[in-house]
Amino acid sequence: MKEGQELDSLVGYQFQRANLLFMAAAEERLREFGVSPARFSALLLIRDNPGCTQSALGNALAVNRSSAMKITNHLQELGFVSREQSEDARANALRLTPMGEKALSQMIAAVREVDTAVLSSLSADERAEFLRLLHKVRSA
Amino acid sequence: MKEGQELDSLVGYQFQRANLLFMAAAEERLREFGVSPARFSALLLIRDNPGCTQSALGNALAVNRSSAMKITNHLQELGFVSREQSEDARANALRLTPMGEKALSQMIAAVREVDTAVLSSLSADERAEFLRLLHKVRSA
DNA sequence: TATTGTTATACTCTATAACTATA
DNA sequence: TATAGTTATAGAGTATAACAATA
Repeated sequence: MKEGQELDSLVGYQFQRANLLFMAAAEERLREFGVSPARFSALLLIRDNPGCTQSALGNALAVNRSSAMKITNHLQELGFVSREQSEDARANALRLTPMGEKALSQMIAAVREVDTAVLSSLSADERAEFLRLLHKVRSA
Repeated sequence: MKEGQELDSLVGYQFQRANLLFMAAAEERLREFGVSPARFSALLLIRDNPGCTQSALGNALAVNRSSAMKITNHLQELGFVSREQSEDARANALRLTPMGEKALSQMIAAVREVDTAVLSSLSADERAEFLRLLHKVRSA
């Protein structure tokens, strides 16, 4: 399928299409761990924010509480995340289990290989610039 | 929620997070037209490939035939796409209707505004470089 | 009152499998 | 036999609304 000139200049469109490449490759590599790219992101956020609540996790993932609930259930069933007592008795404090820490390290290694593969056409400088621009867009 | 250092260097993760910004903004702007960002992409592909089959569309969108069917149904119900006779009697030839052409032009204008908003923190040079790198990644 | 977690329910998107008609 | 479209069905992922416990 052809893409006309106008399409070339639509950044969001090009972005979404490139995202498919990352997602498809990441999904394939993460499958053996039993998690999707989105749940991999959840594990990363929990690791960097030990003791966080489900609501906070949902906020960071741009999903609502009930969806955050399902994600947490799944990761707990896999033995990667534990629900612990919080100071606030209403809330759960989420943490990675030792098994979750170990599995996440392996997932990160796999995902780094995905990055390398998808960005194989970029030079080291281009890759660094690409990452810099991504951060700049996100921090706006 | 905090993001640790390691997360900063995961390109695919940063990419997916930035993609959320585009998607959320595009979804909001496209809602009035009755289409999602994915279906907007379908319209663009049909416009640039008049007479294409549903299977080819599905291929380009990375979904299978039955999903391409639903997308086509939806766009036809909106009056944006027509199924016409193909040389191959098994296949449909997809085309934008005049109404679809007109609506798509308006959608593109809306999506360009999304691009501008999401990339507001980048200079003109940075934006051009960003787009160049996206194309390079996609063409690999 | 407001918030956290929870549950039930529904909607969207997608995939699989089987069928039909053409090639 | 292979392919395009179609249909039915099932599985994720997500949203909404309501409820209980706690703040």
